Amino acid sequence: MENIQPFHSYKNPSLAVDLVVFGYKERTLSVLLLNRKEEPFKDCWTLPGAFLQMEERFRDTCSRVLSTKLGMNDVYLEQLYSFDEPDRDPRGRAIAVAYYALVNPSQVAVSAGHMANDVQWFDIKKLPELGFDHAIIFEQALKRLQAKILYFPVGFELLDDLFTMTELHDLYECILDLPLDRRNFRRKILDAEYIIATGKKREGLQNRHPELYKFNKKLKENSFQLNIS
Amino acid sequence: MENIQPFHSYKNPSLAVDLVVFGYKERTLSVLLLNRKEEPFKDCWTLPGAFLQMEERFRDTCSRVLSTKLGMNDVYLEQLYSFDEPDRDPRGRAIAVAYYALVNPSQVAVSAGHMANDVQWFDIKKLPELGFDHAIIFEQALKRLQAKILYFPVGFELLDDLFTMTELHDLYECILDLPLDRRNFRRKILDAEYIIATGKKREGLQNRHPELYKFNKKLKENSFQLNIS
DNA sequence: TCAAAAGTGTTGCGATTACACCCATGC
DNA sequence: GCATGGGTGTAATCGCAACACTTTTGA
Repeated sequence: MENIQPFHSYKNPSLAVDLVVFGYKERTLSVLLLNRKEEPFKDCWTLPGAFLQMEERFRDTCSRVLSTKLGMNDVYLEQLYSFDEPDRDPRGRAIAVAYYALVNPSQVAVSAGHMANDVQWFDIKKLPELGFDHAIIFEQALKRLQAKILYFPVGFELLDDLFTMTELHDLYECILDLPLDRRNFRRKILDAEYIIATGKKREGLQNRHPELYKFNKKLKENSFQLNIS
Repeated sequence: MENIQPFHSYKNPSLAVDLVVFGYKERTLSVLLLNRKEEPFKDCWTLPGAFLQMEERFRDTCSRVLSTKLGMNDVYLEQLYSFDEPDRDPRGRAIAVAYYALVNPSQVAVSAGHMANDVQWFDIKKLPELGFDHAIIFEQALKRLQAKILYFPVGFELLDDLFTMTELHDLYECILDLPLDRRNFRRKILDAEYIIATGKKREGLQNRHPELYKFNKKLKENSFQLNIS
């Protein structure tokens, strides 16, 4: 290409990525929050995030936050929406591109001890007040996850590689905040071929050993609709 | 608030808005494209867009493009996605926040004569090659529109205030690129109370005068699913 | 009276829901 | 043998798809 002039030094808004990190453990859907040590919103809980560096893609920024600050790698990420209220950050004009992430808390280093009292999982039903416009971002992320799980197998990112049907069922009930018929759920999930029985059983329980399933990674493009019952 | 320091002068990527403007006329869904007069992609067709100005919100930038460049006001706008490939613009790092717009071409000043040969409606089935990553953006916009129209009454933005059932039916067939049963379509649209019969008839036709409908602006929150037949 | 498009109901099928009993295991 | 959760099938209902004839109008 010829005659291409680089951009003039326009003044551009700051560009940040904010992350809604969902985790699921013990029948509870949680979000990871950071307690800020600096103004603005000092001592408030907020979503983790970072400014975009030149040459960095959104996903890279997300990964940087997740691995550097939170010790997580290989995380499911999806872009949510971009937020542009002029006063959303009191320090100046800042655009936020929000992503949500699904992680398995039991495979992740973030514990109550690590990174002190800065970072913590919160049950999504017991969230503290959030700084910036992060409450809005969180609400959108939750709605997106609830919608997505009905037509795309995304919940597996929150579970161990092997899981029982009951664990998957509980996860769906928890995300959708609705009771789902156990038998109908099983049939739909199996019909859609989202998961594969491994033949292995979970052992050491006081009762019948349930089958262990794994996610079917090469699933067909059958447009699946998990209607709630 | 106290002790709040403004942002340092971080170097930030350029931030632009790109617009997929859909119009519907004569049973054809079209997109508005601009023929660039400057490098890069000189003489190529591209989506309209503009750089975000400080203090401007995405929607403001969209409205600025639509009214200034295209003479359109009061347009339906929805944010689509944000694009961040580092080399999507050869002039330098540029983030694009894509929106799509729905307009009624017959109520809009953009004609073949106006703005010369710069700007033109293209049948979405006969698109030229597009500059930048605009083909990808367009594809996403079309998919979003196709999905949205099934659960939200968004098509009315493309029609006149008063329209016949057949016109609405044709619009849906055209957007979805599928034949829809006429009677089932009528029933579903009416059951969902998306539209209201006005009692008026379209006259001057060679055959039976069809009822004119208008969009029901205060529609219930009934979760509607227009299954295709 | 003819052509062209608008208006209108019903039936059959497939999908979904609702629902209860037996099974395996550890204690 | 008992308590606990896992596994399984069917009948009834609902929603959707398929489908054809009559009506209105202008020419």
